[in-house]
Amino acid sequence: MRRTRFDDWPCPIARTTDLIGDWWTPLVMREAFAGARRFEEFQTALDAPRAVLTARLRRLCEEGLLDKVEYQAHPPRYEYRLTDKGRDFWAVLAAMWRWGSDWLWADDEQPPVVLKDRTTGDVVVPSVVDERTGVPIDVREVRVGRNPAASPADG
Amino acid sequence: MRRTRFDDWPCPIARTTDLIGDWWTPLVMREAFAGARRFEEFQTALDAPRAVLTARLRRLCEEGLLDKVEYQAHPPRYEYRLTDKGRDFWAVLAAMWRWGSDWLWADDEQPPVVLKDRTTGDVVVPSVVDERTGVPIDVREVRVGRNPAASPADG
DNA sequence: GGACTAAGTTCGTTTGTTGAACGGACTACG
DNA sequence: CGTAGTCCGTTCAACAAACGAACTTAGTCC
Repeated sequence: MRRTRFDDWPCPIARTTDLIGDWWTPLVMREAFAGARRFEEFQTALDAPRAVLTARLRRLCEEGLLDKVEYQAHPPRYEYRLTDKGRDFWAVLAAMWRWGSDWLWADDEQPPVVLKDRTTGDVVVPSVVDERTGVPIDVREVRVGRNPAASPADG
Repeated sequence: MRRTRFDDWPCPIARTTDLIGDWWTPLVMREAFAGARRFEEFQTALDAPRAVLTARLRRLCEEGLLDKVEYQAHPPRYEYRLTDKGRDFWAVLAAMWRWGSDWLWADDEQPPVVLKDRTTGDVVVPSVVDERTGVPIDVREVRVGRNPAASPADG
């Protein structure tokens, strides 16, 4: 049986899940943000099976989050660079970072790592807010509604 | 071979990936936020294989994102309710919502759904910012650093 | 009694993941 | 020149997970 595909569902969460609801994929992106470019960098950092890593990198290229660029011709060698689409994906990882830091360590422990501003050194704490008001989003105050700008066929 | 576990890695993204880097799991949470409580509600909304849904709900209960509550005794029937931990997870889904809406539709299309404030009806657009400054986080201005508050064993 | 409901479990098949080994095309060293 | 090492994968067999469909259990309704 083939896995159910979500990439054509009319829901942004479903489509995103189709892409990253997968072992390794978010971690591959994490490494890309951490500066990884080459196959071996990803592989040694994650210790992921090479076949799986090959498949994940290919998928991320196909979807346009990474770009496979030849950096030498003989022998042909490629590196994987973040695209704008991939770079924007940082927001999702940052939200995961925040939630994981808040909830996935025991009460008497703390995550060994934090995010810091590269220049000032200040600790950065990701927070998900409403862009217009700047206020954190309360789930109970939000509902899913029709997008008036969408074409009728989609609704 | 068993799947690699990430739940003891010293990285918030890795641990979060272990939980939701999975088919169906983010969608189960989406349905929970949309108001689903009972097994059949999740099942008909998602059309997921029942055995898979059983496993996902059990995992989410074990991890403390959902709470399984008996709502009648004869016959025994249960419903799944969001915990505080689960409710807080909304931030991650909101970030996925935003990124998916921005990047996973063709140029000439738009997602059929948007988030709206339940009382005012205003469109809500999730954005990931630095909690302290309120400014969107620029990946290139951020690095991973040691958490000075963590116990030495973790670092 | 028979149909129906909710919440799963069981089943055989298909697909994906894993670690280890292998490959090809080059470079560096002695 | 021969050997070792690097980089980026592919191939393999074993195993785990996902799939849809059918079945189970414990009750209610007519």
